[in-house]
Amino acid sequence: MADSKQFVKEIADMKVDFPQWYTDVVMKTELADYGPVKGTMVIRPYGYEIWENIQHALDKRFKETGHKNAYFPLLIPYSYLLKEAEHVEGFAPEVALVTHVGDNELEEKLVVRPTSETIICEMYSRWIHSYRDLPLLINQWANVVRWEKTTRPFLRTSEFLWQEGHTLHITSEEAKEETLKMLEVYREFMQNVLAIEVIIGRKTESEKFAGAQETYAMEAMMLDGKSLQAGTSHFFGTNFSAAFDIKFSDRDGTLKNPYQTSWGVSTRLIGALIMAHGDQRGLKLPPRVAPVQCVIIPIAPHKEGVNEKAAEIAEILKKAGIRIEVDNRDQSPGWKFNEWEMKGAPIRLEIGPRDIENGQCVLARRDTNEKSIAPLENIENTINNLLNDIHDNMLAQSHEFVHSHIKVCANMDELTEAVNTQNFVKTMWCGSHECESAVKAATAASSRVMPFDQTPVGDKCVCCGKKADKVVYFAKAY
RNA sequence: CGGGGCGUAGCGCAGUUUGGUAGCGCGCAUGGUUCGGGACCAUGAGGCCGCGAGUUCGAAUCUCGCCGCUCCGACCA
Repeated sequence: MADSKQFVKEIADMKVDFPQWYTDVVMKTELADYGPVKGTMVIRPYGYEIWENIQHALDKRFKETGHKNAYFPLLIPYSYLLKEAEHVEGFAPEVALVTHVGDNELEEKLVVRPTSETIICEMYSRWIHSYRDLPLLINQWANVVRWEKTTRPFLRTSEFLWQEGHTLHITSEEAKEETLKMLEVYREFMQNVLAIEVIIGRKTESEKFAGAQETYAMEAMMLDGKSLQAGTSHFFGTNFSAAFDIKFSDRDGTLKNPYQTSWGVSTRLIGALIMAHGDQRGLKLPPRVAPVQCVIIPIAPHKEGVNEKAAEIAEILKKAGIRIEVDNRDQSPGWKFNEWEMKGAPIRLEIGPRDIENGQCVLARRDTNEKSIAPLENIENTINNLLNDIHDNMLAQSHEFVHSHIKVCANMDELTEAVNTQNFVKTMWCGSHECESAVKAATAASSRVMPFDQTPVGDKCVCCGKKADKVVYFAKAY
């Protein structure tokens, strides 16, 4: 069991810095543990349930937009990776290679997939013959391996779980539409499921995905003002379909390469919700993915009827589809309160002898710390409404936090000041790679996205001072 | 791969300066009293002091080498 008392005390006094706080929360709330191989992570049941709930919510949205799931191999011939020049350049440094089987060296090296574009394209080239085969809308839930130099649980691990959608389309327009549609699916999911306000837009040339023509992303603001790229959606044009010789006969009888997209989110989302919602007491889980939405804590359970009443309430809530847990462990109530607050359960329901007498229970919400008394009658509706309230409140808080930490800046002094005081910077940029990397070199803040709303906030580049027409966000990033 | 910090019980640490029986708090186990915001009493289990060499009558402590973790940079979902 996590030593929560010590933990809460530490961070209450603390000047423990944010990364350390983050790691402590992950470990002590039993979301994950380090694996024996450096940079790998074991996702523990409590953390995995969050992932399952994320999967479920996303999968539903993918299906609704016409996508089907499939699975492709973990091992990819190295030669596939070489077919798209930018792609191999981007990924080669961090791919794990399989070179031997037993003592025998393989004739062709294999990579453990860092992403599946290449193998999926290889298969697509065999499947696609006619415009009648298009569009092809497929998603894969899988693990991938990228050998990163430094790692942090959920945010960057050598192996991680994700989904990657890979679609083919007849026209460029349709593919671009798909790219933006899936970005919108992600944005809606972030707000309505994870209760996280995100900033969406297009990546600059230097920040885009290796091999993409256009990359769009959603950036989430963490509590320390740093940005986390929470999901991406790419338009590939025909870069890959040409490289992998995917061709179809169009209506006019000519052979064409289809236009392609890919889009993905990963277990990093769990890191995002920890760092976007947490507080000094620990996790604050958004109700729609929380493994335990309502924890039931019997008070004085040795007294007559308490355990029975707790079980009875549990049954009612379960039937109403609420994820509950009755905490029957032999610990003092205060101990359990604190532990479940650390583990982020949105609602705590206390039921004791006094309540039973009065036909009521005590409800405590994690987001505001408020306690209230509720009648046991119709308790399932009360809880459901409260869960929705909590969600709405968390989203409103996230919205408020993000928008109060965006500073419009006109020059480098302002930008540096804003970035160093934990803000996102919204500013004008001339579009040159030189200015972008100059900002990064001077402040450690990188360009995040160019928002869709390009209403100018000035007319001069924040860096070089020349005429500028691009609105862009800069921020330090994870 | 560079720069800092740290490796002693499951967790958090003291002990290292000045070598001399392995310690503390929490957790864990057993029994009892408790239970509405981190309860209490009693008893108990638990250690290759990161690894390997060396110095010494004697090493957690001194010397040399190695390994691991972690934070900060460069690289990245």
